[in-house]
Amino acid sequence: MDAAIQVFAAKGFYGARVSDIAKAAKVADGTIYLYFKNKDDLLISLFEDRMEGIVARFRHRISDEPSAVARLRGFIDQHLTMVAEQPTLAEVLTRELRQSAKFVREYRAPKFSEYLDLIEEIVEYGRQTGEFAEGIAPKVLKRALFGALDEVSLHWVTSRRKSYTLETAAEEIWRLCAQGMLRQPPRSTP
Amino acid sequence: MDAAIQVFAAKGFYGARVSDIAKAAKVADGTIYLYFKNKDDLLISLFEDRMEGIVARFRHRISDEPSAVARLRGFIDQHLTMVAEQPTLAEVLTRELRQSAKFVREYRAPKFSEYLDLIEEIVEYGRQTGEFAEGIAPKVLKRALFGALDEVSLHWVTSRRKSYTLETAAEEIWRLCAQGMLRQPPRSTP
DNA sequence: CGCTTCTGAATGAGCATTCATTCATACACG
DNA sequence: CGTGTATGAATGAATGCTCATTCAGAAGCG
Repeated sequence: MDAAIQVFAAKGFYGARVSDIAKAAKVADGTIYLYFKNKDDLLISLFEDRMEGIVARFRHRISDEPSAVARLRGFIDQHLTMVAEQPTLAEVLTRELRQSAKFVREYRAPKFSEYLDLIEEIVEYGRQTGEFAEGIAPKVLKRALFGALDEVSLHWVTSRRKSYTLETAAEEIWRLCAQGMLRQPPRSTP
Repeated sequence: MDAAIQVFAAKGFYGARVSDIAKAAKVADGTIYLYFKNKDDLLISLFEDRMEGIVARFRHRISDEPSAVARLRGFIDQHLTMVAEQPTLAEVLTRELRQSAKFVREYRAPKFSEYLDLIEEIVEYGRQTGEFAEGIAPKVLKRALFGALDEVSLHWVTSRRKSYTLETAAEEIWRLCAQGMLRQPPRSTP
């Protein structure tokens, strides 16, 4: 799987030869077929396996935080930390699975839904605690926030010359969630 | 190109056979090669051609608006309107080009950069007029906003049962930009 | 030995691309 | 006009290449 991540990231799923992956794993071509049904299955297994860890790690990180605000901030940080620590994995996860028509169509990606639902849960929780505005639509927001994180991450991972750090990105996205981008009008208390 | 959009949207670039596209266009396989160098070139030409129109339409729409706030709101609406009007095109544009490592790597997608830069321009403008907060980072924000719009759109286009309308999505993303998602503290004037 | 795991050359299906051929239309000429 | 000639767009069967996948045999191992 580690080898596959490297090769998929470098060449994309369709550009990657099974023999490339075998070579990267220092294994014969046929060996791969002892562990995975076929090339598709390799990608899907990979995805399920790694997302499982990510979701678990995330739940653990969040369980401590009492407020929805802290949870949301934690989510953003965690997402970008993961990207920083495993950029190659991040590239494969975001690019190959979310976007390919083929996989989106014939494979529901349950672990990905679970990941998205983490956001939805936080938003719902924030509405209950009164921290978040009442009118907000969690179904849209979870996509919007995920999309923002994902695009920012993908660009950061892909681009040669970084135009921002992931720390800046985290702050900026957090600010967006917290107060939007407008200049703040004066508050009641000085 | 219209035929290619349909087929690419339905099967994805790699799943689409050139003969499928030819059939959809009611043309012989070879005819395609009179107009496009190869299958890659077809996708890229398609992309450039359609993005050109989209960017132009945006510039036109936005040029009227005097305030950065109105421009940003216009951008969001315009993006989602385009998705509503040409969902199949939207699917191909977002999925195929941003996805494949191949195209991202060997083709710079100038029209896409131009599109992203529209956002950056609006943000810069808003900072100048004082409408937007000073500390914001346009390079991050343009990606974040695009990512949010893109993910929301892709899901809307792809999913069978819609969990939100594009109008709701526009409002929600706009609200996010304008004030974030926190409940607003009381303002100075009652 | 007997069982499991691995190997990598051989296979053949799938599909982008080519190109010899067709044919509708434009043009030339008496 | 009517006939002969040129043009080049369109065709689609044939080609050939690229891999995913298989499987007969080798290698480990207790």
